[in-house]
Amino acid sequence: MKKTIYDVAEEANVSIATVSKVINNKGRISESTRKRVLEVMKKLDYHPSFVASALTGKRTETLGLLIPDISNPFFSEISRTIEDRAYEQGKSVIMCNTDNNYEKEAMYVELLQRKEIDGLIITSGFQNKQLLQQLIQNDLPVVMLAHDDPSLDISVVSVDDFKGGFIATWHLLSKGHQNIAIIAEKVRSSKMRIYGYQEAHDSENVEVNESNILKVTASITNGQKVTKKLLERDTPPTAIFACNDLIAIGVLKAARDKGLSIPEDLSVVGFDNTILATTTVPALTTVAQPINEMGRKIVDIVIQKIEKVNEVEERVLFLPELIERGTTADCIKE
Amino acid sequence: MKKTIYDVAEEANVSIATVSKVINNKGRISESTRKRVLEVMKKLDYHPSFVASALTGKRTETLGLLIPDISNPFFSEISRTIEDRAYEQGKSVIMCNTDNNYEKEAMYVELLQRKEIDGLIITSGFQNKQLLQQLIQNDLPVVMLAHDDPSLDISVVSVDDFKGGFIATWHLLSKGHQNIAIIAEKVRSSKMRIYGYQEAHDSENVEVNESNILKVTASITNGQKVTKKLLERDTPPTAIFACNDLIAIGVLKAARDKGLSIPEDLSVVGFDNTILATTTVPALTTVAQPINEMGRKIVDIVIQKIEKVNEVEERVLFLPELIERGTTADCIKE
DNA sequence: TTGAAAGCGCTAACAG
DNA sequence: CTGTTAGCGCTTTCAA
Repeated sequence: MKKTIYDVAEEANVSIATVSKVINNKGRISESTRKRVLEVMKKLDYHPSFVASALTGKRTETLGLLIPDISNPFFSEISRTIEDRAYEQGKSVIMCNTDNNYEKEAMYVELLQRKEIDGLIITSGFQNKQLLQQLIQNDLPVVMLAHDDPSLDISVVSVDDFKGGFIATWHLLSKGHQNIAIIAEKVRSSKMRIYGYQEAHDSENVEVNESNILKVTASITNGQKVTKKLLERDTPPTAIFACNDLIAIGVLKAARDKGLSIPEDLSVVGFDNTILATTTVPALTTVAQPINEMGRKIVDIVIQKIEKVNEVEERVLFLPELIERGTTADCIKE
Repeated sequence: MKKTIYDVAEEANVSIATVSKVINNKGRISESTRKRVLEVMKKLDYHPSFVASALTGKRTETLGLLIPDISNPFFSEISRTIEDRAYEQGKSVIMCNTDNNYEKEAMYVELLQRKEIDGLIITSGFQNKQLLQQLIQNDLPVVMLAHDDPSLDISVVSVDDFKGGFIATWHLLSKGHQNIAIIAEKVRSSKMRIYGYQEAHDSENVEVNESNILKVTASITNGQKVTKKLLERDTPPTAIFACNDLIAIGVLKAARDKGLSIPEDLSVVGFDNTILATTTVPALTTVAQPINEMGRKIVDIVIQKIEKVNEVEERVLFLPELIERGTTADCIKE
């Protein structure tokens, strides 16, 4: 049988209240009985149940993590840093893959609440805004990662997408490209990257061709498909800014299918700097998000909210950084 | 305040026992009161607490998942299918990254037990065997994925590593390669792949050169390093079988550094068929594990053990499949 | 410094 | 068909 606090109390000749106090380092206990209790705990291989203690009003010490898809390298990389930080802080994390699906989001949120998680981290493209409002009313600490929606009154950490879009585009412009396509995702963060793309054009006095702005659901295949079409145009772009590495790889594939050589015939910039950016040939020039810092930060923020040490909503934007590798070169058109 | 079963009982003018029964579809309840209770539950937005019900001896409906590193594509892909299946079966999964670290494994295992998980899935290279024995004695359902250790008396699902090693090597041999290096991981599954590698040589009557068998910790960098050395030999191998895609990519990089062209100068086979195998140029010939089936199966097995419908330990081996892409070609040496 | 006792939200006999 | 009641393992007053 699993040992309980009663077993320990009995064996140590104290009350369960005393045992509880030594477990939690609370109240005043004489050094001798504390030692004795500790010994008995070890001897009996006793481990206090979180379930029982949670029922008495304490925390469950577990966090919910809602992500679209852990098999996407960006999310798996960020999940790793989140779990690491949570572990450091003594919390476990329950992983939930939502596929950005409305119903799944709702199901998970209910499940997690029934599990009485201490806090919830939501990553990227969460669909069900109404649900979000409800959560906040229910007083569950909720924070968002990589999903900077100004209409929401929630703490968020994200990369500065506007700036990211700007530096990626500006990098291309500075290499002489004038006909630059952008393939964005259908999520909010991409919107900001598009604004950045436009801003870069403005700052260099280059006209933006609206037909150069495409939106797809992020995947290699979709990147490949759109690019195929782009390259069939009469005046195809000489550079493409893909709003994430997955799409960028699709771009690379389409270019290769067409027999173009990279970067000579087409420059490509990705976004996220996932492991994928390092495995292509040539390696992908991309915009890096400081994944580790972001993951740690978001965990620290939920925990602060859980512990109510900081109840004001904050919005922290990390600086993106251009990692220049092999897929961008000077424009040789004309 | 969060609603409890008492609130529902009161509002519906029944006892909490009745409410409990409708929640769990147990006992005999008249259709009319069942309906009324259900309505009140909805009206009050009541959701039964898992922590309270777990305390009464029911399950927590959560599984622990111990993996080395979720940011490794193989593990993130398999985690995805595990979580999906668990979700279908009404269970959540707590993700734990151990880095195959002895102490971390121990910490997580204790944590998970205190959280009273229903079952535990352990993936790949678990170090702490003693701990494992203890878990089993504690009567916690434990199963293993991709870690087929005959000395352990635990259910396991895995790919047939021996066969995987065999088909990869045989593929190379059949293309005329005689000097084939294998870069394996320092884990048990790789051992079986090495045996398969040897068996393939035997079956083709090709002598195995022991110095062609290398072992590293899996990473792109390590793959690259070992390959560099390999290629500096007087008679470098004409083909390399890397025991996972990460290492294979390292091989590709080293070859490129050396100015070799793939597959003309060097054939490469990977293992796992992760997303990484599809992003290289040329795409990687690799051995596929049926990740989806494996993930589903392992979840089904733990659940069977949890529900005690099947207490005998099973060992299911899935068939690997060679996916021929662009990194292997006929040997042109001599 | 220690312990008795109430209670967290729910389940499971057992009675009625 | 429905309700009473005794826990589950732990925390937390409050007394002693």
